[in-house]
Amino acid sequence: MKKELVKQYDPKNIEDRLYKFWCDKGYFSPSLDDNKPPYSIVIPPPNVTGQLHMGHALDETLQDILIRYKRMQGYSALWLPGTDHAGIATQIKVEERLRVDEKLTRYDLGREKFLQRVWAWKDTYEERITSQLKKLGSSCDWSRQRFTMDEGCSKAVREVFVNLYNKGLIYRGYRIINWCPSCVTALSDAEVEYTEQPGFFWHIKYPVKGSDTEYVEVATTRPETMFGDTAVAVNPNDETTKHLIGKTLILPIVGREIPVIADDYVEIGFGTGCVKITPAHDPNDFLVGQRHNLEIIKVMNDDATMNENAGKYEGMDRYECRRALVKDLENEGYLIKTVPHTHNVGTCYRCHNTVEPITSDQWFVKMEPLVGPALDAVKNGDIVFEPERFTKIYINWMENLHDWCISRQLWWGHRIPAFYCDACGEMTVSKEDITVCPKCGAPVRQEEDVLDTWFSSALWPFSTLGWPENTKELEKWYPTSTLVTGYDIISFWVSRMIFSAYEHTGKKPFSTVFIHGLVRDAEGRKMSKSLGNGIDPLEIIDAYGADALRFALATGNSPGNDMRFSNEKIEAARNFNNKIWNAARFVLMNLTIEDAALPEIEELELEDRWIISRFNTLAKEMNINLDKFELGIGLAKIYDFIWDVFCDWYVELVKPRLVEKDTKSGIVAQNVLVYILSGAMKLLHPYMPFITEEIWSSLPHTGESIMISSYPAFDPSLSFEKEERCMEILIDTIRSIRNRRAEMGVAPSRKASLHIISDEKEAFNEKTAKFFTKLASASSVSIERKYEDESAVQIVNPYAVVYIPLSDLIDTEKEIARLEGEKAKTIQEIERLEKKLSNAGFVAKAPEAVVAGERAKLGKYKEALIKTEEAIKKLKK
RNA sequence: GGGAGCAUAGCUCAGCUGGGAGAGCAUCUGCCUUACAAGCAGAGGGUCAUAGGUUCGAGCCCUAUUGUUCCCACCA
Repeated sequence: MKKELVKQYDPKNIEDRLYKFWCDKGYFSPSLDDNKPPYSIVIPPPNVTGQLHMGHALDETLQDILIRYKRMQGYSALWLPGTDHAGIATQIKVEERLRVDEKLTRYDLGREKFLQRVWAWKDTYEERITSQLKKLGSSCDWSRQRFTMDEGCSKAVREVFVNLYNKGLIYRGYRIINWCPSCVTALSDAEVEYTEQPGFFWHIKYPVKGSDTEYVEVATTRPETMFGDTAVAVNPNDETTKHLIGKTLILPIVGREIPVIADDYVEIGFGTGCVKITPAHDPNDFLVGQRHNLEIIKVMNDDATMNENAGKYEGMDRYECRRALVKDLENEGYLIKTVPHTHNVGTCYRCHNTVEPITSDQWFVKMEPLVGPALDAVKNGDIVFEPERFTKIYINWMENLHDWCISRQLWWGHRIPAFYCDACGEMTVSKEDITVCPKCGAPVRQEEDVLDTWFSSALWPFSTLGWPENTKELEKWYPTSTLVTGYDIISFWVSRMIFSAYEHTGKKPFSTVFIHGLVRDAEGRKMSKSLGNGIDPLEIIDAYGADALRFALATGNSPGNDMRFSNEKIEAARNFNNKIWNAARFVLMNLTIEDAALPEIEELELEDRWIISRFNTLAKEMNINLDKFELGIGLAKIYDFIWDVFCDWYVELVKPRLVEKDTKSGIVAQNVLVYILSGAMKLLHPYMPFITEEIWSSLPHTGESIMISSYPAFDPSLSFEKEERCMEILIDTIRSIRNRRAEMGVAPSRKASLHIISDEKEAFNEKTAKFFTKLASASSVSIERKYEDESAVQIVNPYAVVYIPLSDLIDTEKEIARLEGEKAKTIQEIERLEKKLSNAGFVAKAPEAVVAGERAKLGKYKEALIKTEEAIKKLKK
């Protein structure tokens, strides 16, 4: 960017070039050997299932803001990027592609060939995702990019698995688990989403053996599971059903005999008081079955078709069977009634099909011994959630954990390192692959199942830094500083990282969990494929630039809350880009100096000191808000400063000084313009890296890049309270003049002389008079002791009375009425303040500063009142 | 059933530890003022969901109510 700049900012020519420049310079890769304090973030690894969506864009933007801020503050800031293999999700995608393109299933290809396809898929999408991250401006250290199934992560997974197994914290067992018949795999509890669905209670007769009339009425929402019933339970203390205990029932259709048992699980007074017990297909029934040693009869296959235990229904899909069975029950007189009922149905979080609770041999992590340190860490503040309210969600989840089912019947993932010997029956769990049984020497076969994706993600903060090796990276950047993620994966991921980290590294994985919300569409709906309301971040970047996208995502975003993404926001972002761009154009057009520096304090004029002081305060506020993760507030502050303070006022105020650029005053103004603009660019850089770099580097500067410049901080020597006050008075006065002129419909082109009467000599003097010429349409300005012209427009504020002779426009009657109105308002204010100040409680208990502030306000209003009254008197004369 | 969030201008939302409500967009009125019409200067518009309470003082703290969103929970 040189001095011939286009009027409108065009990010296209700039962003890719700058990103490459930063990369080439190695700014993203912190050194292991410097003495800077560490700051680190590991990216929540996007799934290699597809491309980035708005949610990612938000997550990455927030991380990049933090990492760029810390980098500029002088930290050794590491942002470690990577991707997740996303077992189920990716496998589904590849299988789908296979089915559509080649009409093949994964079984047709076989494990090895299928996995080759998945790896190819992974390469494609990993590449796509990283290029999208780069488009966004993410300052990730690409030299340290990782993948959950790369060599190092795989090694960490094995290490963890074997260690846990050896400690007895991983076991294999026949339990009831959630089974997705569509993905054909077990799921953990966390992977089941419950949705309310309309359904029915079918009330069914189970005849009592040996009686023609006696029967038990059970109600079920899933009648097809009755083939697996091995008992009916009643509460032992329920008088109405007590007589049934010990009797034998005949299962309708099937004809099998089952006992009536007594168990507290049955709630007295709910439903019929009799519960069919299907240990193989219901988690509660499974427990009841264990207590009573009931037989477990599975009635479904892995794909949710009925198996041989379903008799004539064998081979039917579960719902087909349900329909047929209900009909048969009805025909044979077993169906008592059908009651509509909405209930919570568990669905697979990946494919959204209804999951079936099924008993099965699976691998589990024993949770109880692991949660202790993970809970303590959050309770005692070692790990802080931001915002704080999410600690509750975390604690609640951690305190109610069941054992974690970690085996998946998939091919894509970390294959469980357990080896079976068919010869001697030995099972060996090993960090290294083995081919023969260590016990008998016979060949072994490895477990077919792979691990839950989240098992490897749980290790991400340390596996990516080299664990289990004791690497320099771990030493320097672990524990990591901040984890930035959405509230939707606290239980999936955040909690598991925490207990895993304590168990395996003895340390916390991160100090702060910065939680953000979801990005919704303009109507507040979740963005989703089925709704088709997803907005592609790349399209936005293409049309408006990455800075605009980042601005739109960061603005108005408060921690933990959802946000809406709309056209208005992105346009506002674009406009802001343009505003900055034009401010820079203006500064550059007026630049005659080669280098710029902050001038000596004595050389600074009123408005210079004012803007410097304002900037200084802003720097303080930016630091405070970024430290508090209040990124939205920080952005609003820098936005207001650039637009309202710098552009609308300071630039306008110094324009006259730029006419004569080579005067001392002109030179000082240039220096201040550059100082403030490039300082503002620094403050803004974490949010909008590209445009700020482009402008900063076009202005006189020292250093190679704004990225590695230092973030402005508060400097007590640059606070100018007196000048701030003077400028506030001037701005106030200019505003009231403009206001009056607008009210009266005076065209801006019509200049008029201005006569100012004021005791505020610091604010109103020959030097500041020029501001009124420029900003208040004054043809001439005179600061006077008094001014006599009854026909002049009078503008009164607490600091001054301004007369504008516009006799042809003034209607004395109206003017008096207006002033009377103002007077009334002023009196109202005075009364309010006097009442407040005469309140003994207020004066005694309110902080001194507040009381003083109110007193000062009262004084001002009194001044204004006197001036208004005088003005009215004059007019009436 | 348990828990949490939200309710502020026409719309989308800020308002950080209590000291008389702000922004963007939209609306209206003027402006090509030598950086920017994607702009400039003005204006209108709010019983801060409702009812109580604490306090000298409440949008902010407490209680209840209403509406709304979400999370968790094995009630057949």
